[in-house]
This record gives sequence, C-alpha cells and structure tokens, in this order.
Amino acid sequence: MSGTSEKVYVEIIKKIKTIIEEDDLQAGDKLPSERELTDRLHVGRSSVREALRSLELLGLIETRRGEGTFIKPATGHRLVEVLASFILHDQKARQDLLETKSIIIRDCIELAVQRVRPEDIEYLNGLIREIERTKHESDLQQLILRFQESVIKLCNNHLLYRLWVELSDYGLSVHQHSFLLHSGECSQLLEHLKNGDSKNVIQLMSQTM
Amino acid sequence: MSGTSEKVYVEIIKKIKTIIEEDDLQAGDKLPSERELTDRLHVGRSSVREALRSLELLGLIETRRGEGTFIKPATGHRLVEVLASFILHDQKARQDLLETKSIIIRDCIELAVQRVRPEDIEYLNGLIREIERTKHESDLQQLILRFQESVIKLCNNHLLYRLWVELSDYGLSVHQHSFLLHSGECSQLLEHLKNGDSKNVIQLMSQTM
DNA sequence: CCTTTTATGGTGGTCTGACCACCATTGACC
DNA sequence: GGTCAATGGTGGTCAGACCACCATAAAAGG
Repeated sequence: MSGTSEKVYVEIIKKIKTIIEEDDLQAGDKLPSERELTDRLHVGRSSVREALRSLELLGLIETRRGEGTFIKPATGHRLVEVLASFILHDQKARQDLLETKSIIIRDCIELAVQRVRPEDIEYLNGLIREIERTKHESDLQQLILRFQESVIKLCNNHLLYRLWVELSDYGLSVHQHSFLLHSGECSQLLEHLKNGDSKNVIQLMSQTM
Repeated sequence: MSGTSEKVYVEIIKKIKTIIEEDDLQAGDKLPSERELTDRLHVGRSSVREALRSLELLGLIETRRGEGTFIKPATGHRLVEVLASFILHDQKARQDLLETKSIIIRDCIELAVQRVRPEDIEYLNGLIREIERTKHESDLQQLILRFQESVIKLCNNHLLYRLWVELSDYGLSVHQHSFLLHSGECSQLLEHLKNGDSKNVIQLMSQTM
C-alpha cells in the first residue's frame, strides 16, 4: 500500500541523480561515501553498493579504493564492453556492426564538411605537422587516432560522435585492434576536407574500421 | 601477484556469461539462483547480487521475486532510461538527439528501399488493412507503431534498428509522448516505398519524432 | 626548520548470517 | 476430485565484521 513498489537500489539511483543535480556535481567530482549514503537515505549499505555497482558498470561513475566514488565524464566504454560480449554472438550481428559504423562515418563526414570552420582546419594542420615530426611509433599512433577523432568530431553532434566511438570500441572487441590511417592519408584527407569533397573524405575514413 | 586484479563482481559477470554460453541459455531461460552461484563460484552472495543488479539495470536479465532470475530478450529500455536521465541535461544534447534520430531514420529508409521484398510489402499491406478496419483508438496506436517499426526494420540491420528504438525512447523521455503517423499517411508511405521513392518515405518517417 | 617516517581514520571490497516477502509445489483435509 | 494450508526455494534487504588501500596528520629524524 505504500508508494514505493520500486526496488530499493533503483530508488537509490534516483536519489543519487537528485543529489548530483542539487549539489551541481560535475564530472570528476566526488560522490558521498557509501556509508554516508547509507545514513542519509536510511537504507542498507549493500543496497547502496548494488546501486553504485550498476552505475559503475554503465560507466557513469568510477570508484577508487581508499578514496571514494567519482563521477565519470560521459563515455560508454564499459557499457560497450559488456553489451558487446553479450550481444555479438553471431556473424550477422558483426556484419550489421560494420555496416552501421560505415554509415555513421558517412553521416558524420557529411555534417563535417558543412560545418568545418577555419580554426578546425588550422588545428588539423597542426596535428599533421606533429605527425610528420614524430619519430616514435606509439606517439604516432596516438596522434593519428586523435586526428581521426577530431575529423569525426567536426560533425558538431556529440551524440553522433559518441555513437562512432562506441561502434569503434565494439569493433575493437571483435578485431582486437583498430585500423589507423597512414600519415600521408591524413594530409590527403585534410585537402579533401578543405575542398568540401565529402566523397573522398568518406572513402578515406571508411578504412578506419 | 594473483591473476585476478579485477573486482569480484566483474569476474562474476564474466562467469555468468560463460554459464550462459556453455549451457546455451536463451532469452526467457532461468539462471542459477543467487545462492547456487554463491556456492559454484566461491564468492559472497552480496558480490553475486552486485553482478546481477548491474546486469538487470543494463536490461540483460530480469528478476522475479520468489521465482528466480531470467534472461531477457535484448532491448535497451532500462539502459536508455538511466542514460537519458543522466545525460540529457542541456539543450545542445537534446538538439543533437533530434538531429541524430533524423539521420538514423534517413539511413534506415535508404537501406530499406534497396532491400524491401514483395512479402514485406504484402505484410505492410495487411497492417494497413487492419489499421483501416480498427475502431478503437488504443488498438490503432499500437498498429501504427508496429507499422512504423516494421518500416524501419526493412533496413535489415538489427543494430541500426535498435539504435532507432533507443533514440525513440530517448526522445520519449524528453517529449513524454511519441509521434505517430496518421492512417492515411501509412498508405501513402507504402506507395512511395513500392516506387522506391526514398525521399518521400524519409519525409514522412521524419515526422515520427 | 624541513624532510622523512609512522600512525590513524576514512574509503571501497568482500563475506557471513539473519530475517522478510513472495511464489510454486506438495500433501493433508474435506 | 477439489480445496486449502504447510513447506521449501527464491529474491530483497539489512547489519556487522574484517580486509586492503589511500590520504592526511602527527611524530621522529635530520
């Protein structure tokens, strides 16, 4: 007859969300400790932990032993990992994954060529100069990955960008490694981008599956 | 120095996945009880519960008090709910959402017109006949929703379809209600589909935000 | 005075045991 | 044969205990 038919741990998740909003907590900020939440919400610590563990698996928070629980910047890594391992069973699913990623890339680039600004070009130019200067292989990979991400980000749609990131991670869990452009292709891509030639940009980025 | 630096509840999730694979459990099947998992995996029941609650929040399993824990068919409802409430804070995010959904719809339709088969047309025709016969408002909404879903599904890419579903649910949590076609528009849409006229199909489906 | 070391309190991580509410089945009763 | 109560299994929740880890403060050393 009471109001709360919801499970306690789901209620706690909502309360935590309320706390975040009321205290205006941002990514990186510390949440109240498990024991404090236990006292404030009048529930058992195990229920608090069930709520926190769920949010952790979703990638929304991060717990550091001996320190506390912290809000994570919104990326769906863990989520992807779990969903991927549960969902990517059959061949059809993998094929759909590749097709979808290809489509999302195309969508991003089409928006990108419309929305790219001079300062974006300048930034990418700087990256390419760094890429050409770099001697170390590991640094090179880092830079090229950042270049690719930056190109996708030009779509100026964070949700679409995140979809790309998640699909890339899905793919990673299938292929075990990611595909990077060569340094020469980066400067080619930038040229096409400057010319508004979306077709060739898409063709290049589609290699980065 | 041991192998397991991972948290116990994450290990348990992996073990559960293994159990599902080895026993070839399908959606709807029952998982071992919490106490049995406790014994089999040599861990505490609270850790087992942390794992199960996490999977429940992800929408991968369902627990029924007094009965047991069951595997759910893969849909991301709860996930969407949680992510939406946590992520959809600012106006930009909502704008990105609408744009992304619009793009995904376009992608689905473009694939759909390439892949639609005669039997699909026949099925949609049947739905339209039902829609025209129906008198009850609630039945009508159900049918139109199924029609819209069926059209999206024609893309024959389950991942893309699920993205659409999730984005629709996101949108639902913003708008509090969904937008349906009118019954007349359904038959118009089917005509365009038969003619391979993706532009007009996209235009109609884009209203269903 | 400053640096290093040690002690301490707070934090998450895990396990155990207990009790409750709920459900399905069984078996006694009518 | 049908009805209903007892029973055992299940998830739901709580309380307490102990451990490992971290940051800080206090004490020791230079």
